[in-house]
Amino acid sequence: MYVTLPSEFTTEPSVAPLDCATPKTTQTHLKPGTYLYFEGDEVEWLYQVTHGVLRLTRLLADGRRQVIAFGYPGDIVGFPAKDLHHTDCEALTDVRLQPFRRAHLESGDGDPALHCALLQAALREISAMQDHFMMLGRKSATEKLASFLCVLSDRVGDDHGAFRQISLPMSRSDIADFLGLTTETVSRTFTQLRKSQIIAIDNIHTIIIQRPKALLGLTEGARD
Amino acid sequence: MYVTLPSEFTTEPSVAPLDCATPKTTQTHLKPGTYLYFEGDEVEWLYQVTHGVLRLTRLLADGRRQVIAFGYPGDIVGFPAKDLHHTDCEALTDVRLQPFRRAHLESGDGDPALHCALLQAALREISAMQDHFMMLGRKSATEKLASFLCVLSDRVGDDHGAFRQISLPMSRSDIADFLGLTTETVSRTFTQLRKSQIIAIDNIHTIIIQRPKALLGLTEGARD
DNA sequence: CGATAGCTTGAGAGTACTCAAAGTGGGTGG
DNA sequence: CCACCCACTTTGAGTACTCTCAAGCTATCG
Repeated sequence: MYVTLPSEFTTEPSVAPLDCATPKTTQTHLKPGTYLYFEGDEVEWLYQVTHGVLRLTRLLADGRRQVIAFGYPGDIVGFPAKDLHHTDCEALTDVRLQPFRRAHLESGDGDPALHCALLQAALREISAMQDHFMMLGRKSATEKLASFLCVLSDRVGDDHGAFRQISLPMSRSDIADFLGLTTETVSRTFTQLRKSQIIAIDNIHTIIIQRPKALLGLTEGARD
Repeated sequence: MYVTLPSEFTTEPSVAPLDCATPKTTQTHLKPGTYLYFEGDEVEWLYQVTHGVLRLTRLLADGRRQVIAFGYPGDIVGFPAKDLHHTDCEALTDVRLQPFRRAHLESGDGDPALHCALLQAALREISAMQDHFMMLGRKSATEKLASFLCVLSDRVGDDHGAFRQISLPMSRSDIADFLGLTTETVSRTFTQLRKSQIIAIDNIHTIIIQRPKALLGLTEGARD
């Protein structure tokens, strides 16, 4: 998931489990902190997240890190390029996955519906990544964090009385590396949103959106 | 093309024309400044660039712009998401294109080889975009411009005596919007590279790489 | 040859970064 | 069960990089 867009996508089409005539492989379970694959591994399976959250990262030689995406239920992870994985993939929570043989992506012979669904997921991925470019290249720290929270709220937020509540299983530095910021800046920006009473921080991993409209306004530069 | 990587990709696999058993549609021509499609248009065709350079852009409500990619010979442009184009696409030079019906991407019924080639192109695209994330999120202005020039040199540079020469059909502000910088910063960074004798600026649209090693070093932070 | 769009350079400002220190919370072991 | 420890987060102060605004420069086109 490229947590980038404001709203419009309230009902994410990707959340539905993929149609699959193929005899089901059993679901895979992952404990927090375990890796599903590493950059450079050969791709044999793709996975649809059914429960929990994954983190996809890439590293630069000097240790700088970019979080490429978070994998939420409905997302497909593990698309190959030249047969290889191009990110590391770690579970942030307990995760359940539905594996699909890579062959189903690359040929429709066995299961045309599944082939098509995986292809569509890849195309959605491209489009979502394009949004994320805009975020990384052109948005301020406040706009980035507001966009991030808005998308999470739409996709995985829960109603909490009049407000909406989001669980953030990732660390501040994961968020920073996703948004192209430092942890300090992420932390300061959270504080600033809290002080403007746009959000409340229930605990480090749970935030409540008190003024969704204001938050949405901040995603594209309102000066609130 | 997501002009991001240092070297390693000297022989780009994507440059070859796609295999295609399908009766060839005639090539399309585009004059500089004309648009191939706009954001929101319905996708009917994909295109492989055979000559020239395209520019893919997205806009934010307030006018901020992100150049998503430049399309160089060998690149496939026009991947749909929800049936629609998600960027504007403009020709920067005279461009020749080989169109492919979108149906060939989404089903292998007519021409399995073409279907497969288009799919592989989409997967390459995902991987290339991931590199670009690293660039936008984690690199300095100098690193960004050095990376940009290195990839162009590898993919479309010409030998020019002992040096390598690159043609830059895009404007400084196109480069800025691609790298997440301002035109002024791009211009200053060019000047700085010129003053360190790493590049020479033959004319605004033609630069010569005098010290490729030094330039490559700058792509990941060498302090030259 | 003048107009204009694009590029470069300069000065100053602002945002996000770096380095540093204090605060918080969860987990482990005594 | 409590205390300590460690990792993570927050806050602070100062810096640096990139941006903004402005002016000059350069090429291209009519």
